[in-house]
Amino acid sequence: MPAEVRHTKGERTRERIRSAALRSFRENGYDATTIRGLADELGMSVGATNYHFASKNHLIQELYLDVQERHWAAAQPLLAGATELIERLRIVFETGLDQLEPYHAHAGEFLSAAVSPRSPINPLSAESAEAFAIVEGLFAEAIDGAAPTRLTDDVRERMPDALVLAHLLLALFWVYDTSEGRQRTRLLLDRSLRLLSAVLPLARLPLVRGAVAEVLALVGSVRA
Amino acid sequence: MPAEVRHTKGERTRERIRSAALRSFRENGYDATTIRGLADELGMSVGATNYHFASKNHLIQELYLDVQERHWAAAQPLLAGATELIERLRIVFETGLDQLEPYHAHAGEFLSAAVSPRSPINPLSAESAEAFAIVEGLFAEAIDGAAPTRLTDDVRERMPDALVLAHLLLALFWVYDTSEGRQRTRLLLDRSLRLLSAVLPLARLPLVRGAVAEVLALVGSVRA
DNA sequence: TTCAGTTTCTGAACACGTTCAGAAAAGCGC
DNA sequence: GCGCTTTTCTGAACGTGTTCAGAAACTGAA
Repeated sequence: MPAEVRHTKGERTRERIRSAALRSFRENGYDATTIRGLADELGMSVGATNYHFASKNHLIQELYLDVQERHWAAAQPLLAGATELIERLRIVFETGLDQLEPYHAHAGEFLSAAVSPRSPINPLSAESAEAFAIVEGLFAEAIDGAAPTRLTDDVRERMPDALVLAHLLLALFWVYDTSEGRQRTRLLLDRSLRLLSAVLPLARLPLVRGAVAEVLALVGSVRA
Repeated sequence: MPAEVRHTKGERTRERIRSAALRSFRENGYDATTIRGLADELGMSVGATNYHFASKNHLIQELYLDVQERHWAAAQPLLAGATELIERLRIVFETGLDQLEPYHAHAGEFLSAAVSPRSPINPLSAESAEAFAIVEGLFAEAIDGAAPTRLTDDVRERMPDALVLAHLLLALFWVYDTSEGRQRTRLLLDRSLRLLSAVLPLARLPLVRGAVAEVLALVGSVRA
């Protein structure tokens, strides 16, 4: 029995289902990945998969977590070599898009499955908190490790949360992006960062600052 | 035979299905509205509904259009009494949210059905162009009818498209809003408008203006 | 080894949206 | 009215995710 095999039989079966599902999601998308197909391939009954994963949606949550972990791993080394805030944000956004790319052909199917507030795999749900925290940590790190900026504290501390949501919105745009190689999403990211860098200093203006902080706080409250 | 009845038998049946579906969507939501249930209620076979509406999703498109038409009707009289740009925008946004309110209990189900780029009822699809145009027209009217503002033309002409998308995002926030009576969404709208009015004059600054126009154009391109 | 308790798995059953060959009804020129 | 075409409808069949009573396999203490 190989060393990496888990303790109980259940854990081993769970892992077999998980990896077969992840592979099939990548190759065939969400709709064409069927519980019966997975069960056949693994030589087990349909009920067995439902014993280990309460629903098909729960299986995507594994995929979701996998993507966030790859995102973290891809961003880390690049962050080490950048000091300017906007550049650091760019790294986090771009490595995030990179991880999504293999799934673009079936992105709509995944989005549809993920988007319902009652779905366990909606990115804002309590059950996705772990995956959300990974990306939030990345953005927090991008901000904290940047050369001193003129951000006021009330804006600064609310940014990571808002940036994760911005990243989700960018992903939403990406899902609908029909341009070759999703260039349009990349372009939107670039231009938005340019706009942000032009506008960020203005966030210190008396009339603007309070309004920005308030909107950021409200936007972040969507996870409650 | 009453005068309002349509010409052909098909048109009459189609209308019967449509109105039964809209009522059931409102009362029971998307998931609990079943084709078989509608067919039973109307005393016809399951195949008959599929003859008139290619899929269950096509039935929601009727709901979607209905909501936009109510939105238009609710906004028109109020717009007549407001001159300032931000106030006019507020009217359009708020009357839009008003129309959604009856569906909040089942909003996640509808969102999930509507969100896939391949779904005929995704709000950006060609098949939803009619409904999209209604709201876009409202925003265009809100801008055109406002007291003279200091907007540059390149920004001004791209705003209606971008505002419809902003409205869709506000609706997205609304779907996830768990606060009593969706106060948080209303608050976010109010604060965002406040921020917009503080920031809009800045869109004339040389460094900012070009960036804003570019981002607006890119965001609008999502419908392509 | 035995055996009770727990974990894991089976497979039939259910309701769902969708499809489609063919039946029924409607429409229409004569 | 008749006959023919087009429109409208039927209902069984298919594949789907999910459920669940009960069978099987495993685990650990006696």
